[in-house]
Amino acid sequence: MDMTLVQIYQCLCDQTRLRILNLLGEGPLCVCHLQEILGEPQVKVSKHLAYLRARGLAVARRQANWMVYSLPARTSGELKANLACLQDCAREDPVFRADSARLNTLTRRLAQRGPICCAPAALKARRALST
Amino acid sequence: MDMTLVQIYQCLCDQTRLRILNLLGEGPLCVCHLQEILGEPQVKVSKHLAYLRARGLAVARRQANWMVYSLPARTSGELKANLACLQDCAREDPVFRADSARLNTLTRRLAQRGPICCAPAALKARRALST
DNA sequence: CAGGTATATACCTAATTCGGCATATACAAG
DNA sequence: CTTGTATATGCCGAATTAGGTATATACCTG
Repeated sequence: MDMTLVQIYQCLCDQTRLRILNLLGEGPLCVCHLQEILGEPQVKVSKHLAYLRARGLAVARRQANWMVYSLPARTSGELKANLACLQDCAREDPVFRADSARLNTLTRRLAQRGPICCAPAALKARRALST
Repeated sequence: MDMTLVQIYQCLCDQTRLRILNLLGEGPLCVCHLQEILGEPQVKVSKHLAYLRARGLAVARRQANWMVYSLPARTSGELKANLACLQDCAREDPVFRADSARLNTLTRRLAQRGPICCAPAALKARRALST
């Protein structure tokens, strides 16, 4: 619960982690969606999520087969300030903006047939559509 | 001049660099004073300064024997935001507060006999006093 | 020029980090 | 219990990093 400033910055000094945090700032996401939006291999995404989770920058809950990650509900002042700063800066950066745009598309697409993240019903629907 | 967000955070993810940036946030400082305040060996301080300088987070000017480091006059919005955030957070942290306190002491001590950083006159004065 | 002081750099090493491959675990469906 | 899907982890190698020692450079003074 008590992170030093350096530890916060150590979490922020990797591009993939920044992109993940930017996306989680807009709401909870499961790993497969992060993977899809980031265009990065599963193992890479999963490891960075584990890194963030181990340091309290992300929390995970299981939902059936899927792991849904989100930012922790309550965070220290330092962390909150830095995440806010990140969100601000990300708004100006093409990479982060593109990620957010992809997230929006995905969210809208999923809204047509269920909850944002992978309920069993959504799975069947997706399977039916993709074949 | 164009730093990505990650590059900024990479500069911030080392404790010594954070302490240096916190001190430079209060004004220019020469290496020997940084060394004294931080209580770190010369080579360590010097290397981190070189690191920051190479990435545009610090600028150096020579003043006789001494190198005076400071934050760059104009910086990108992202950098400015993050440095401001750092200053805010540092105000709550005992390590950074102690550094700032030592800086204050040093500044007051130097104010009695010249400019903050090591003018030739100050050198002679110091030499005279320390023997 | 010589000697001294302040700072930077070359070089080495230990430690850490990141990414990938392969494999393990957790759950759901049949 | 088997199969398939989603996610996590163990292990490895390449790259980077941080710190130290020794040395170089830059400047001042005499």
